[in-house]
Amino acid sequence: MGRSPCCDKNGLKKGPWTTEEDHKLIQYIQIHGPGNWRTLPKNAGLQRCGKSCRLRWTNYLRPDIKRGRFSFEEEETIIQLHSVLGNKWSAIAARLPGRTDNEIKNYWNTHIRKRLLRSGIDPVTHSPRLDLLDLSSLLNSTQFNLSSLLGLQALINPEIFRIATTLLASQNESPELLLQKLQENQLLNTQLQNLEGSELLLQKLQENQLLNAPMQNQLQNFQPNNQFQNQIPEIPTFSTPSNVPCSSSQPMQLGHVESYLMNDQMLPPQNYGYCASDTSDNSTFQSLNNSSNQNISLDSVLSTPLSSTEDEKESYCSNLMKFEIPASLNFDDFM
DNA sequence: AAATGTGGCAACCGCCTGCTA
DNA sequence: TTAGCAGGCGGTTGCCACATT
Repeated sequence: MGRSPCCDKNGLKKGPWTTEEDHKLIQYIQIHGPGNWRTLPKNAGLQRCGKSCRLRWTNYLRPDIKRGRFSFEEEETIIQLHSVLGNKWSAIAARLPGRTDNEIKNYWNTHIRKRLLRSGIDPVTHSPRLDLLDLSSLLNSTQFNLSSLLGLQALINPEIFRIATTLLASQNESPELLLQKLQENQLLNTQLQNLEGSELLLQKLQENQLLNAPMQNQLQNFQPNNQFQNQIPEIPTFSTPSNVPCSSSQPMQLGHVESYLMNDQMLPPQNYGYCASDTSDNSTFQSLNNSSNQNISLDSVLSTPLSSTEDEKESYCSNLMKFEIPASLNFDDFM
């Protein structure tokens, strides 16, 4: 029955590899190829488990392995892929030539993850950590016009706002996951049908391919009230690859991401959704002061150009939450 | 200079999937 | 058909080097 055991665990060496062992492994594989890891150690004269040999070869000795620091582009790609694939390190490594899954995993855990946490980004969901938002200080801010907020409260349908928030937070997730979140929030099954202005929202969801066919049928059965149609905030679309000018605001839809992955293409370095450059001149929220641009485009929030210098890289995303709502903001125009 | 803390990374562990006898 | 193994994968550990006190 079955195969014979791959190796006798007794008497096999563990721990760090010596240069002599490395030399034996390299020499054997150069002549015979990796082949059968079970028989390799014995044939190569190594007192190691085949598993250990495979790990040593794939993670360290393989000639095509790229050594040294990760470039900013590589880092961007890792974050981008992680937002889509999660902890599928091998899948991420497959799209980063010369990097191993172990190397990427280590780099994520020791660098990227910590930086995202410092920046108030949840490294699992890739969304801002709302628990870190100090709402009381925001409300007490002298620059925050409370009367405008009170006026806003009368205009915003809270359910629409909740959906927009969910969509924004889930912009990098798969449609299935997003659908699950929406359903968990009971946004679609029980409440959306009675939602004021939800016709436009439905349209936006469809445009972004966020609904599957059964959901679309379900949603098309209700009679929306158009009273608040013009008050729905812009539903975010997906940020564009960096080779597309940000100003064009071409939506990067989930289907595009899937297409990239399905075609086994490497995702292009992309303007990472929740990043704001250190130079706040281009900040979307700052741009609210510009009378010619009073309509907030969430697209532009998501496509703020990335910093590229080493110093800027270190403070990556650090200004994410440091926006101010100008007193002069006209919420009527905003909405 | 020694002790302690921290970060980085190679390697191991254990689980899962698919294959084979 | 099924038990059992190899290979693959993600999570975790432990060692080493460097920084800080």
